[in-house]
Amino acid sequence: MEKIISKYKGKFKLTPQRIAILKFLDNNTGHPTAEDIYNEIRKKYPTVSFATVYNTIQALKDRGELSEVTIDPQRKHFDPNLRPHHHIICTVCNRIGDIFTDFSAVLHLPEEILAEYTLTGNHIDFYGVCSECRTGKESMFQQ
Amino acid sequence: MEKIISKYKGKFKLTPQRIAILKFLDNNTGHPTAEDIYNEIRKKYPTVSFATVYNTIQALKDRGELSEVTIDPQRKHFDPNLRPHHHIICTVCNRIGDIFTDFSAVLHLPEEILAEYTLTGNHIDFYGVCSECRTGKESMFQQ
DNA sequence: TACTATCTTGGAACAATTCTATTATAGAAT
DNA sequence: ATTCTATAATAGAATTGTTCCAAGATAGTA
Repeated sequence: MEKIISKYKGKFKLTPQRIAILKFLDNNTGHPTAEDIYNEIRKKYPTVSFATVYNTIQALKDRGELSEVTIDPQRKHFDPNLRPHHHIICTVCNRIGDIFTDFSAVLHLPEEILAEYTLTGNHIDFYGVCSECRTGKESMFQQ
Repeated sequence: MEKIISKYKGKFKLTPQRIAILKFLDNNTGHPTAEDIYNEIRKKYPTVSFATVYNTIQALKDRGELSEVTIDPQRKHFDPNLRPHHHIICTVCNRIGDIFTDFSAVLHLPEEILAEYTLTGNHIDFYGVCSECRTGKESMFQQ
């Protein structure tokens, strides 16, 4: 928490709302949506607006400290984990998990693609059914 | 074209609007959005509505003949290509290309992930810069 | 303690998509 | 060929997620 605050000192204004957002995002592996963030911050700051949530998200994206996860067709999810990684989506409960394996070395593309594109990156979405959903507890998590 | 029509005979009503959509989608590798489809069909049927476009998209998705591509954070793209494949996105012009290499055999996941999930599939997004965008003609394609 | 650039807020605006009620029509039945 | 009916097309309203805006508030500097 002190770490979070000192990290941003003198960079952008640390308002109470922003501190709450930063705390919520710190080590958050749940891939929250803007609404998830809003609902969390609202517990402590009931008058917080979506504008503040989106503004802060944008500020963090601009600083490269948050990335947008475009997996869910309905809404954007956000990910504060800066370590490059892939995702695994449970097709029953839709939760998004992280995969930290680097597959770059084995993703050999055909020559004609390499000639056509200068490659800069890759991202893999794995699909599966998580253990909770397999053991019949899925209703707890379905969205 | 005759092929398209015979394929759907007796399955769902082949209206002129739907036939135009099917023709536009047939062998279409451009990953069109609903608006792309709407604009195309409107050339021939100026009174076509978005509802018809979305209804037809839904009907095709229900029949497994069209998939949704969730890459663009702004809007959905659609892909009539049933052959399993991956995508490559030019980070300059945002065009989506197809990659038909099957990487399943080399995507070995850690044991703890395999224990947690029953895997059902994967999809890779490659990022790069296409040749047009490299040679300075990118403005033609930027969106 | 005062200052000011930046932030927060509520609500309006916007864009993509879905829904609804009405009218039209494809394809089956006659 | 004509009628019938289930399904489709349409215009526009509604909904959802996100962005914008103007006014008041405040963090951090001076």
